[in-house]
Amino acid sequence: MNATIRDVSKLSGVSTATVSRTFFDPDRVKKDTREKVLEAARVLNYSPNAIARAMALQRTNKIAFLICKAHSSILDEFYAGICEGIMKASNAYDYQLLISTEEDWISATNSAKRGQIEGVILGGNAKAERVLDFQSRNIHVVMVNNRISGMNLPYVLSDERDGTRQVVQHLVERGHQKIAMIAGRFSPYICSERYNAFLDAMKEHGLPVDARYIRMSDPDIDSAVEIATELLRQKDPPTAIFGANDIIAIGAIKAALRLNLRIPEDIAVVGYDDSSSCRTTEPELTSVHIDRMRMGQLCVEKLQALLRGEGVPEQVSVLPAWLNVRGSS
Amino acid sequence: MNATIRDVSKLSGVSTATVSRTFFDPDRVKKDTREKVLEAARVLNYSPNAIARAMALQRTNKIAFLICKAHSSILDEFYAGICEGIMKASNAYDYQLLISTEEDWISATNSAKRGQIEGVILGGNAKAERVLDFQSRNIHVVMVNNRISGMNLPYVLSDERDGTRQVVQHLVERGHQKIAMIAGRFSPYICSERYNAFLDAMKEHGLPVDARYIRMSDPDIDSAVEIATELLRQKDPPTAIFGANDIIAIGAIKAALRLNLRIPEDIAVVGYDDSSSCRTTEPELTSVHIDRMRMGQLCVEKLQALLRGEGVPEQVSVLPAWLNVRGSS
DNA sequence: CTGAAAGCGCTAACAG
DNA sequence: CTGTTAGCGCTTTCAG
Repeated sequence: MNATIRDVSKLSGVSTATVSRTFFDPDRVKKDTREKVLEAARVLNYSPNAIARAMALQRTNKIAFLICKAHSSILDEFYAGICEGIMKASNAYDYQLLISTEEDWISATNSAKRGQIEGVILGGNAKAERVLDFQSRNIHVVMVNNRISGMNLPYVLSDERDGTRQVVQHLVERGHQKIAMIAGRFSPYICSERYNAFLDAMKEHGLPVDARYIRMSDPDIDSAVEIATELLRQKDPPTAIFGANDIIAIGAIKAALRLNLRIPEDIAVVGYDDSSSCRTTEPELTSVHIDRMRMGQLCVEKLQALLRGEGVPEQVSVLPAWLNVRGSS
Repeated sequence: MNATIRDVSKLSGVSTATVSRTFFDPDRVKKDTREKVLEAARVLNYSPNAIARAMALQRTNKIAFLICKAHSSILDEFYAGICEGIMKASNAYDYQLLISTEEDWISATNSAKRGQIEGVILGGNAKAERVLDFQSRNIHVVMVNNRISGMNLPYVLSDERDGTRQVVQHLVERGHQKIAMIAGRFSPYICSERYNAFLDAMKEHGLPVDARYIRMSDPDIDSAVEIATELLRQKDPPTAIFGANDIIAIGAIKAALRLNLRIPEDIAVVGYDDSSSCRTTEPELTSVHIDRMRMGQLCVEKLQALLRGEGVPEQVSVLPAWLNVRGSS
């Protein structure tokens, strides 16, 4: 088996306390002793057992990222981006990261999992019940890319309203008046933010919102193509389409191309999320960029503040979004 | 603080041993007693502390997925897929999953991390040194989507050779003779497999491999567009392009469209990985599908077999790949 | 079927 | 600066 602190203590002729200090409070041990200990550790291929340490310290240096999404690909590009940010930041704090779907978390002997997590980052559509469950066990919670009312916890969000405003602004500047929106059936919080912001922005520009130009689509290409085709085939069609996310916008591009429309001359298309697919279409897709990596990092920073009991400076952090203009508009 | 086994023991009037059994070996305690204990646990909002359990049992029920990739997006669609498979399977085994990049793993107080992981799945270009390091600490290793010589460990791979063979076969059936390949500068193992398989398949079909038709590209769109443009602009250009991955193939599609070539009439394009972007282009991209989810699951299954000391039935598992034919070819 | 007690590997007073 | 020692919360013989 692996060497323990006792083995090292014996081999180096010092107490276990000194060995412990050598590893986690080196300044408190004399240089000579320290070197003796390290040498012994090397010989024995020893490294401190984190479990035992967690046990003694009553803290685990461990946080979790829980993605609350029912179906389809869990780690899609969006959450993978957030996840990377979380990974980077938690490593910087020397925290380990556990990743799970909400589903799995609950179904697996969830009791076994508790008590070893200091904090949780909830992504997707977490329910209030889940939050309370964690909080009742002294586990701190931060929520990302979602917001639920009446909860006392920090949020990390992207500025959906401003992003959407930029889209409309951009299209208006390009001379568009007949702007359609294909709203999405995915995360309720996100969808309603984008939809409402769209309505507001249109109003601000004094543009009418024609009911014929507002549609809903599932967030998959086939559904989006179908909806966009209907939109474009009606008489007096829109001159621009804003898709609630990139998938939907790409569906619109495909629909337009299949109808032999020119993009952006006949129809402009704009998406949201600025996923890698924006660069795959011809023309490439204009889209609102979300700084997913930064969102992830910020989640960890907030969680750390919470863990240190510093309180949280601001409950709701809204990161700026910006439009990346490409050939489609 | 959270309730401990002692609190429950006191409240229910039984020993801690019985409480312990109630949770992890319920059959060994009488029904009445069990119910008493569970009731007390509910009242106290108790659940067993996994850390303490790990400490006592000398096992942690924890594995790690280490992605050994230096730059760019770590959790790209490919590894995210594998990751999902790993997540699902580890939850099924009631194992927790730690995810990290190799870089972070090493730089973070890596000592603190050891001893709490029973096994590791290595993705990307792990070096032999890393493997030996783990094995010397009694940590089992499984490698996915990569292979290094002379190591005694299980591999989970996709059948690169057969996938490539299917590509060539398909193109030949469509009447192509002048088939170009844009090889990639990414994972050495994957790239060389695909490249060599391409050469072999061409030979099998009695087709010459024209040096003018073989190129290398970085795995990004811009680079691929540039290379593909050169390829297509030469006199007597190829009639089909096989991209070593989807990114590269999509670059080829874009290059062709910009040169006003018709796809697939003037030039056919095929990719590899069958990523979601295959559905975003017009026409959509034919590509070799890799069952990433299954690869991930299989990794966990192998690791579990190793952990149970069952030995590993087969060291190298090669999962079948298949061609998804779409409009680009 | 249940209880008492030793111990998993480490840390943190407290003494020296 | 270093050693002694009492736990951290749980499991597991071994007795009863």
